[in-house]
Amino acid sequence: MPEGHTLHRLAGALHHAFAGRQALVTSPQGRFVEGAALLNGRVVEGADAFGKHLFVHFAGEQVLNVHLGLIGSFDVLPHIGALPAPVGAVRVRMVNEQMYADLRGATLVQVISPEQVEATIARLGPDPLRVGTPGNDPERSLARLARTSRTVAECLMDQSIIAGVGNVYRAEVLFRHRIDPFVPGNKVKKKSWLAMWDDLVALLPYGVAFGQILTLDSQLEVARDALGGRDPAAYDPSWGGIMPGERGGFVRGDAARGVRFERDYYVYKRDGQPCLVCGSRIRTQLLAGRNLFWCGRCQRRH
DNA sequence: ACAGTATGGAGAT
DNA sequence: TCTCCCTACTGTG
Repeated sequence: MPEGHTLHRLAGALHHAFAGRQALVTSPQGRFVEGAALLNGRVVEGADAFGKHLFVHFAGEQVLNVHLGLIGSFDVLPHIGALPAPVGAVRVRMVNEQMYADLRGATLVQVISPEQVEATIARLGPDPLRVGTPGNDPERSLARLARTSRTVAECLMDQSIIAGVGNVYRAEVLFRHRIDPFVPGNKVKKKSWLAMWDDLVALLPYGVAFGQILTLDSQLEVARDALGGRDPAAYDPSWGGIMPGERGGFVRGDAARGVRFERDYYVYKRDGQPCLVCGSRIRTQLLAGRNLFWCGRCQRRH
């Protein structure tokens, strides 16, 4: 389910499965026939993500740009023997000798130029999963935050302020820092916002490594153990599945192998249930068209 | 069979 | 603030 961690994990999987080799690209569903023709037979140079945008770079300066939206999925799988017939509405299928990838339900699928990639990234705020790369500075988001009276909860979902955060991470990071979701952006303490940024920088790589949103301290402790002290940010997300081996065949490398977590959060979708910290009832309210969840007693900070 | 829901976003009003 | 789009799955009749 697509927040930023999903896209970065997916980029890693696609990169590992397709980079450096020719790919056949089709549109079994028929709604991306022209775009697929532009890419079909080209060598894949690599794949990466910024915020919730996915970019698959093909030779000849052709870039497949995908946004999964609310319901999109992009499965990257091995094919052993015959290629399986497409199931459901497969808008794009990529295939090489060993792997195939099926895209369904995406809100945006287009072929763009490297210049258009830059323009897309320029419209986004800094991405906590891109920390350390040029221009990806939380100070940029802070400048935007200080200029708006919209609630901090809305700001966290505004991709032009901070890129990659969705409804789950938003609710959870606000709770983790005990921030009142309704505080106007311009009333949020700089220290609070930067603490949330730093927390996202630490949290999102666990989401990438495990393919799940992990926000409970108890989960993160188990996750750290599973990685054996390795930095999740240095973790190769492609290890999450079956991938092509060095020369033919497949390998399944996965430090987090077999480690799955119950879907469990501090506040997300827990309306009516007791707060894990203070026991008061978790509340919910529609805010700018999205369900917000928070603890009215714990979250009072600015 | 149909309604409702979902971790998103754009465009109209 | 509303309306629509994208798809799969769940619950209801």
